[in-house]
Amino acid sequence: MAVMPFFYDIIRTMKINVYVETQAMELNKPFTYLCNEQVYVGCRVKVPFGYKDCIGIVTEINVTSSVQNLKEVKEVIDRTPLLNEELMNLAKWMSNYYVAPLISCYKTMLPPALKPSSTYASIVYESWAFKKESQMPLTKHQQELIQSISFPIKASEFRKICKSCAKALIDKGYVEIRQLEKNPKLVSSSVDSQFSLTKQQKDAIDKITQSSQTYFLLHGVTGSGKTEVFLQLASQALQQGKQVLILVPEIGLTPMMIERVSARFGSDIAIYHSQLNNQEKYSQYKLVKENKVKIVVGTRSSIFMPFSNLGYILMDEEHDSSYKQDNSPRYQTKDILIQRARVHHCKVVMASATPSLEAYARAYKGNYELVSLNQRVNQKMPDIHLIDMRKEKSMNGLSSTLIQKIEQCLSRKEQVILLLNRRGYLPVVKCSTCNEVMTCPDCGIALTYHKDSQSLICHCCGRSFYFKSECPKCHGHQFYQLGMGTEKLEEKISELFPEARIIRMDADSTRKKGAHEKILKEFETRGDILIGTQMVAKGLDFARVTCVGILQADLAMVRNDFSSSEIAYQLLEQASGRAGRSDKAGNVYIQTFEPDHFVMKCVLSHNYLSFFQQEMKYRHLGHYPPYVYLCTLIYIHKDLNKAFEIANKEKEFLNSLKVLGPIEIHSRKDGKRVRLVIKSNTKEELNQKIKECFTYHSSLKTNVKLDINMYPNRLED
DNA sequence: AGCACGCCGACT
DNA sequence: GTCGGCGTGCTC
Repeated sequence: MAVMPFFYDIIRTMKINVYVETQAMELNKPFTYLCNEQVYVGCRVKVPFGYKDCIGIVTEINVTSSVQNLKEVKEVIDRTPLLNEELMNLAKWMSNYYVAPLISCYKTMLPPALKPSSTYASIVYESWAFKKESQMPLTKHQQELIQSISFPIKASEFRKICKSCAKALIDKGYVEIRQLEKNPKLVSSSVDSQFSLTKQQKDAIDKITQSSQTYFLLHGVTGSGKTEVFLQLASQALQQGKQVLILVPEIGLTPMMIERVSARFGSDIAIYHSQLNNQEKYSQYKLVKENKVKIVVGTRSSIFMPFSNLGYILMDEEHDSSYKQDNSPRYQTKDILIQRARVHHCKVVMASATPSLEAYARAYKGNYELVSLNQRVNQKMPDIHLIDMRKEKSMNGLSSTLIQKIEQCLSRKEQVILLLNRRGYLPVVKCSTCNEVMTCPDCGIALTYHKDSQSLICHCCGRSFYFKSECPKCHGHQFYQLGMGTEKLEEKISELFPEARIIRMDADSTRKKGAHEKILKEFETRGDILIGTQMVAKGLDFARVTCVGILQADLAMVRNDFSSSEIAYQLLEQASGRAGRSDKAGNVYIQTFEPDHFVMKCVLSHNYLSFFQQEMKYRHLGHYPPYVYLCTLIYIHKDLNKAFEIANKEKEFLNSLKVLGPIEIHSRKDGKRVRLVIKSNTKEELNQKIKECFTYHSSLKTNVKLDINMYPNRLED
């Protein structure tokens, strides 16, 4: 029977629904187009939209529409769906759950190179030379050359080798130049490391594998070997031919984690985090989509990877704030993870030494199964010492006790970590002549002086101003020395310990790509003292660190926010966990003005449960999560009064719920900001009302911008 | 969000 | 007469 030529396959014109990539919230609805090419739900298409062409995502095919004069699709970009059925449904769920435009959900789910706004042009291609058969005659030189080259080879290399005859070989048909996607292989495999398990680790693994529960909270003290439990579970899933997703917080502890995972599983892994460029992200995404890797280690956005058969989702440092996205759609990785686990019927393990109150409350109620590792692998918890700064003779924020302990530690050839959760040199620059405080023109908050870059930087919006040590108001040159940041601490410590090798790690010193790993490597090999912000509190594992000092420990607790105690406890406990991880005993010195604060007392005795119970009482009394569900609405406009006016109208609209505010909060470049906080006893009621409020906001036809944050972890930002 | 359409004031 | 201010409304 004759094979029918392809042009007999008649594709009839059909109507399809498309969500168009656009900024406007009002355009968050499907638009119908005519399409006479083969197209599937989940593909990108180029369509005429108003005055210009836009990229959109196909959400439905074979639809009917009463709209007259439908326009035609200009181009079908993807031959196969970019988002499969699971991910298309997930986007819909997200849009509804977080009250965010659907198109913005599609956008967050895709790697930047594939986002609807960009086209495939943003993917980088490389020219490669391939060998072909041909009958054309060759010179002897050409024949020798073509035999000496191992094809395929990069076109640039080929031209370099062949110089003069490259063109001839191509013209005669022996060599063909083709464009391939640039595909950097990022993961280098190394040797499998030796490992053994403690009794507790074994029990934990057995409990997780044998239980019929889906969700587990692995509460393991710092240094109890949670990572090893993860690796064991991952390897079990791999043996069953399933995929594993290991989620980690923003880059920071990833170099260590990546190293361990790749040492165990070789090149069978994809790595996905924010420091990759678009091309690198795309190639990792493709590895998963084409089912070429079994394990993904990544930060929050890797929860959207196109998995086909997940066996485990393992979430490290479950309490970490980087799991919540801080722009729309403001999703919480844990919410998404639960949706995906349902579809893939896989188990989820969330691990932390300092679980979020919410997660522990769920475990308490039995929604998650609690698995505990309450002993360190080395059996020794670090000793905590509170230094009462009210009694101490302190020299500019450094107590003599701490200085003495650092000295002792260094003399034993051991290492010190100092935590000061404030970067820069001077947090407030105040002229001692006219008392003027330097503030950010956009945010109105005090600017921090950075000595390294000789600039004043706004830690709220990131704006920076060159500072020539002169008051712009009275031209004075004298400034108060109020407080200190990591830069100043570094300076002081190097004066006190001129012999010691001091390394500073904060957002400024780790800006460059790979700087993070470099700093950690340097500290491990020849550093004495590591000074840093909160990033030194998390995940670091150095055997020679026996002394940890925490300066201005009260900083975190004085924030005006329901979650400040929780965050303070997490920071202090995590930082403490960096000390004494190997055979030598660890000591932690915490400088505080409030040694009687319950957070301090719980840290002192490593008693998470006590912290949990006390904090839950406060949350109950104050009607805060996890007892109620929160949503914040932020109104943005150049004119503060207009923002207030709309906020008050919508507060009135939401009067069946408990509404706090409106209050003015830090302004940003795009305008003044006013905030409402909404509380509700059920998620359903809150979601319903916020959706109604959003519709109401649209109907007001105002140019006051509304930013919705469902279930925020904290209020301040 | 853009951008066109449209309806009124001050300008060569 | 016309250039241009930005209020209103639309995008399949």
